[in-house]
Amino acid sequence: MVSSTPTQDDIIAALEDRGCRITQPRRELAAALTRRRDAFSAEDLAAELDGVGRATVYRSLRLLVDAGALCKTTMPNGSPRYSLDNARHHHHLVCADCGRIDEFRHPSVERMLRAMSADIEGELVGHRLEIYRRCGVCAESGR
Amino acid sequence: MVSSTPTQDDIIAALEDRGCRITQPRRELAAALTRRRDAFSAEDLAAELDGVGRATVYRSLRLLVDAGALCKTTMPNGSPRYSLDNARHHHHLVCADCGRIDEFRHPSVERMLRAMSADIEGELVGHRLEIYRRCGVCAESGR
DNA sequence: CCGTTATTGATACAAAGTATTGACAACGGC
DNA sequence: GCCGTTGTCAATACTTTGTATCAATAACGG
Repeated sequence: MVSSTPTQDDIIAALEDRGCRITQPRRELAAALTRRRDAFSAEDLAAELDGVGRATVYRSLRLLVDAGALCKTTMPNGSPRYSLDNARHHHHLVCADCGRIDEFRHPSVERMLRAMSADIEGELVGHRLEIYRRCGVCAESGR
Repeated sequence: MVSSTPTQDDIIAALEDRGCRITQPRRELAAALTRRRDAFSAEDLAAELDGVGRATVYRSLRLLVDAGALCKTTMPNGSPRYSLDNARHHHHLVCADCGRIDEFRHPSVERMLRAMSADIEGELVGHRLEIYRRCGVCAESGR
């Protein structure tokens, strides 16, 4: 299991695996995604992909989130951001200042879920966890 | 510190504490809130408050969330719900079927945050955690 | 190469808010 | 108790983040 940044081919493969057709717009989108090293909004991406319709961008983002190739994260103010998915199961460290998103895995998260499931009535079906911080860069740069 | 369901006066007091004026619309809104035992959408509440403008409902909800009298929670599909805030710090158990929201406190959550803060670069400034489950009622009712 | 059918782009619509603005009504001072 | 200041209101327009519709197109499978 490789856990480094996915290439354009990885993204295309994720779509193929789900039985999707590999169309020109999807190829362009995949290329644009691999060029992005940061988290981005859907509108940003749509603006960058001139020939591709807005609806197609949103549809493809949803596909890729479902396929596990992308993550959708929520900023402190509630607005959504997308980022490439590098690893298996993880959560997100979101910088409250610059919006930078890092993935992280910490055993304490799974431990917490296990501990809770023992004390919670009913069956756990999922969770949502974002950790907001000030990243190292923002902390250094004063502000 | 009382941790039971807030009364209309508690809600009004939360606004006074923030230096807000106690207006007729806000009184009506506070009354409507205490009548609600479940989680609700802003539009629902606005529809119920006939004489009160939609913008006023949204403004007041934001005020009350900031004041800590209300919680804003995210359903699995991403749509927001508001509910009265009963206790100090807590997280939310959201039923993925019926949308019922319960508050819960579990020491493992704070333990997790402490454990993580030791391993995370930068300063933690907040977090967001929702636990999705099937509540007892929904589990029993088959479906 | 051809037909089927998923996909596209355009457009309209929806949900959840925020910004603007002139009118109004709380509250604080007297 | 009245008055002026100014926070708040209702209405409306606009914004953001999508989803629904639909006729036209282009992938893929045979």
